[in-house]
Amino acid sequence: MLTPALRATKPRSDDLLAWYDRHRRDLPWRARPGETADPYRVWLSEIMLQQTTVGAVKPFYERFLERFPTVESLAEAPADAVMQAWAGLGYYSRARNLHACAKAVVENHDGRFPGTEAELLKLPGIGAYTAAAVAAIAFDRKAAAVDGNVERVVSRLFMVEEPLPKAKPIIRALTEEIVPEDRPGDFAQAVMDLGATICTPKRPACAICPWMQPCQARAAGLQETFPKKQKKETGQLRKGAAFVVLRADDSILLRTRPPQGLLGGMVEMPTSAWEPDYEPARAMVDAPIEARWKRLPGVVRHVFTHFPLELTVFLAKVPKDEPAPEDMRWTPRHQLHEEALPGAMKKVLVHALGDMPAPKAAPKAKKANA
DNA sequence: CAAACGTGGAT
DNA sequence: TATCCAAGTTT
Repeated sequence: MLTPALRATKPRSDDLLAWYDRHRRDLPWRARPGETADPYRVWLSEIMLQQTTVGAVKPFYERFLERFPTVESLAEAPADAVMQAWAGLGYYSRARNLHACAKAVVENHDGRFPGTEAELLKLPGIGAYTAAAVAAIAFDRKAAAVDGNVERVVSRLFMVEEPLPKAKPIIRALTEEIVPEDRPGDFAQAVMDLGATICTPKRPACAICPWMQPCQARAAGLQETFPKKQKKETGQLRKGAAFVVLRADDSILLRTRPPQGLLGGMVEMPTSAWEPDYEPARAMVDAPIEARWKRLPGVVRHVFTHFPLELTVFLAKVPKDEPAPEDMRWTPRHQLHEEALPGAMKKVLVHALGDMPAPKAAPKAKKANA
């Protein structure tokens, strides 16, 4: 007969759900016990939470919901209003897909989100994880919502040796085996809460984990070595010039980026191309208008997911009758906070003008966890 | 299937 | 300062 320490036991959902009932996080988009979840709010939160921390999402979620309280109001809104509400959150294709999804729900589903994974999966911006999460959380359907938390928890429970992302199908299959018939929605949220507060990437709190007993990695003392990952290399530095034009009537020259690609649909000051071998000394040929350009000392640094960026800022002042070049426009300085300016461009404005982002997002609800 | 796609907090 | 990481999706 095997000794208890060596016998791998299947993780019991009851143990996790009992822990969840006592320690569940109280989050703005989460229904209280007994309340019915609102699919619109669940969906909105899930999109915002993609690759984004709880602390970063909270203020955006509150403001967004205030501005677009229903899927109908979101569907009817102009695209630039949606992009503006998303500005600063990152991954802006999410905002474009969010808007398209709201329209699809209103036009093709009578304003009600479908409740099955298969139907949800057809909507823009909803992939395998989000389809399962919305089906489980908003409709209490049995679905395996596998996010980064679940990958970590499950890879430790079963000591999955295959590194991510190749391990995804393995982890998905293992997760499907432990999703219970009863309370699948709470189970999905419970595993994520466990990953966020107990089964953390570094120094997991195994001693107080409801699944310590069945955890194979813990039994081997190797919990921090899972999940295995193949590491990705950081991109090459790109450089460019950004042009801040201050007109005498106190307005700034802006343009909207094309809808696809990096910062798609977002607003920016005119810039040169961003290239590894860009020479700021020759930036004048890229300037949007003729003027007495002043090169500002220092650079603006910004890090995107796949490359770091270094922008040299040029500043010019022009008379108040200066026309905007093709595809550009003037925005009064005091209205800049209403523009869909990404973080990199806000840095440029601060560098050039000393300040700018008037209503700075909101306080940072510290603590991604607990 | 690998790469593109933002941002800020934690260590 | 450097690196990692956070409720992924699309192409």
